[in-house]
Amino acid sequence: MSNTATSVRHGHSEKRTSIGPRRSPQTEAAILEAAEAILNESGHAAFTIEAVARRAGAGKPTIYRWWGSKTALLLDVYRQRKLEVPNPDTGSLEGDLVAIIRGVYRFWRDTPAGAVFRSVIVAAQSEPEALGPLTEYARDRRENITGVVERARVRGEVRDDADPEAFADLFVGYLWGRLLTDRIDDDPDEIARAAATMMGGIATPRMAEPRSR
Amino acid sequence: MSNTATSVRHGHSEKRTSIGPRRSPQTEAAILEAAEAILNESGHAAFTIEAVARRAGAGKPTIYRWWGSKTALLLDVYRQRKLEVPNPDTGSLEGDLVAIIRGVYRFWRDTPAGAVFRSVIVAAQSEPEALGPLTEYARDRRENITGVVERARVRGEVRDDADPEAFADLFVGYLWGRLLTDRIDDDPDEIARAAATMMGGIATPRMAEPRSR
DNA sequence: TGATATACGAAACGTATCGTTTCGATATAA
DNA sequence: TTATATCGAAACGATACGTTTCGTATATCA
Repeated sequence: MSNTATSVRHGHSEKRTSIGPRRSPQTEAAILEAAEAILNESGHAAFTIEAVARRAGAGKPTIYRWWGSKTALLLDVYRQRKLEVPNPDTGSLEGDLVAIIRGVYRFWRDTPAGAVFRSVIVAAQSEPEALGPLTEYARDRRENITGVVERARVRGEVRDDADPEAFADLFVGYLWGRLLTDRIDDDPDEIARAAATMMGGIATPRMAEPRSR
Repeated sequence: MSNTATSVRHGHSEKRTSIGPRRSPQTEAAILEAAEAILNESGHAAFTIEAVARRAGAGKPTIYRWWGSKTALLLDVYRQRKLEVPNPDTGSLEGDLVAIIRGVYRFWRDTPAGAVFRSVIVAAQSEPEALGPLTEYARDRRENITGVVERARVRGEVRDDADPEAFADLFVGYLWGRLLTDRIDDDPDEIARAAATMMGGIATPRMAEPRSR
């Protein structure tokens, strides 16, 4: 009734030790797993090297040997997660945007990715070492969005004078703001309104420049 | 040539002590000033109670007596700064947006406000105590923007089916993303493109619903 | 088979900050 | 004059930092 949680080590219960003069994949996996779990369950403030070592059943020197710093470990955890972003093709740009927003929210909610990413943003505000990877990731995300926009452009959905880069910057900033203020519920109505606003803006259409077609 | 910086206490050089059985305004000001200066000069990681006490020439118990926690002190510093946001009326909505963006960037760059606000965002990711004030502030900023939009609506600049709330959420998220990725230079061209994208979106205008007028 | 090299986890180190407590000095208010 | 509440200084135990030392384990190579 109360002896299970404390006696069983999280995840793996085998005691590890050296497997010879080379890096142990089990130890590496256990450390990454423990780091991610701590970030996910207890947040950035609880993410200490001591806590990771305790939970992983590892020694602190082992962590410092392979990662060098807490930020390096965080960034490594982050790299394992950041690729699983959705990129559907619904046939319409607005549909794609809605699907992306909902997919990202779900990804952030249902996996440790949200907690990990928030920690990376936090780290980047203090550690220059983390700002580079963060801006690099932001650029990747924007390029992903500009790709979706270009795909829609050939379908005639995008205005000729549209600026996909500015649009992508707007889009990604919006998602981050939602994450950082803890507003990533799946509210289809709100998401639809956000996507519609991104698509059409708010200005009264000017019937000026006539377009080809 | 090298004796000025170390001998003179930052800002005020008078030694303070008790002024009787009531709170000392000088001590309060010195602590707030020291906290803001540390955030501005050395960032969130260097913002420790010990460092603030040292720089302010104050005792740690004095800080804990009046603020209770590091987060409380941070939020108090933040409250002193957050009101100085610009809200111009340029006559056009797009002009207002450009002016607001440039004004906020300048405010974040040229005062400690940017560093302080980044710290609040960071704190909100760990301390539930800070998430409330942050979301409250975000709501205030959005209401400010919806006000600007409503002002433009009566001038006929805004579509009838526009969603000012969604627009404001988009706008504020964009600014935060720029701050957190350290991209708040005054680049008039980029800012103009961002504002134009917010105004008109990117979609090909649909000539559907005929509008009044 | 045996020596070498390297990884592993455990333990302890000195340093720094945490939040708290104790203390003597100060100055207003009763 | 006396009571009261503030002030800064100093020290406390606790925690995490990054590092070092140590004994154990196991491939690789002579």
